[in-house]
Amino acid sequence: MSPAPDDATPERLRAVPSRLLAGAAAAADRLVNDRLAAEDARKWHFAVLVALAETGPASQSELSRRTGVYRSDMVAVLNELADAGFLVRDPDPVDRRRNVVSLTPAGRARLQRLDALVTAAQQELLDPLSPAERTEFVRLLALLNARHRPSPEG
Amino acid sequence: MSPAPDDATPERLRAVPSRLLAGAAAAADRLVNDRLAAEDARKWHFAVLVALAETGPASQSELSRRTGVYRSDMVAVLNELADAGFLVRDPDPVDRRRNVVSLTPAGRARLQRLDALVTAAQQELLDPLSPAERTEFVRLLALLNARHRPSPEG
DNA sequence: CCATAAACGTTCGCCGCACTAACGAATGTA
DNA sequence: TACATTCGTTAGTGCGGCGAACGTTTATGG
Repeated sequence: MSPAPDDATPERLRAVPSRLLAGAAAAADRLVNDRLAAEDARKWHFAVLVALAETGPASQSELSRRTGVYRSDMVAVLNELADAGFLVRDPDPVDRRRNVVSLTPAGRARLQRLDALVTAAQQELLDPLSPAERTEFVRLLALLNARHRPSPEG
Repeated sequence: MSPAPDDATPERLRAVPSRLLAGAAAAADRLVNDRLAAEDARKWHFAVLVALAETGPASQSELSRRTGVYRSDMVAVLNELADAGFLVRDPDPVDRRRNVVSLTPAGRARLQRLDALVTAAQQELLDPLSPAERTEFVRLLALLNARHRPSPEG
């Protein structure tokens, strides 16, 4: 719910938390995507690269769980990253249903670049807030996520 | 960036504000839409009804500005609301390019029902936060929106 | 007065994201 | 051996955000 909440927006709409949330999320997405577009990347690419760097080679479904990308959408993301030489898919010898996805050196380098872009976007996003406010804001967001996200146990 | 940030998600991803924002926004949207679905409504319907109730009859492009719905998408929303008898479109005699969109009594009644649903969804959304935290959270969100939304003057 | 620009409602279409369904291949379990 | 489950993959749905273009109507300005 997002495009143009300028001054014309009625109070009763402007005060709705879910609308504010949607607006802020849309703005954040824009900041991130615009920056990543300069490197022909999207946020999924970044998420996958981080997940691989953080926890080492993994199967596609594992990456799906770690990043939140649906496994059906993961295919295309991995195709793109593999085509660009940032990772490789090898059949898993111990379970031949699986692919083992591993970062290449080029992939690590790219992660560093994307990380800088994403970090910059976060800073721009939180720029209007004081350091204390940023911390608090992130804390509250984490609380909402913890409560409202579907988790293994519920 | 959202579906399944369970415990498997790497720290480096979980700490990214734009991701937390996207997750919270997705959850909020779900809460709102699920409730509205019980009345066969969607958030746009609610937004348009509020805008009409708040500022009186308006043209479609004005509604577009007030609610944030693109004018190309507004057409379908108004069709649905008009088909259900919640508003009427009349040609504007003073400017024959425009339609004057007005609430019907049924529209006002519907707004009241939807408003209750939306309000309940907001409460469920903010439930994990203390009253003080809710206020602060909304304040910070408003700050971000004010800064990062495209406005007439920029 | 006439040309040109702008706004309005509308249709069509693109893209990204969340999500479901199904299928063959491989694996685990009864 | 039969059955269910997992994995990678393809295809498709629905919604929201967004741009292009078109006919109609109104405003602008030589």
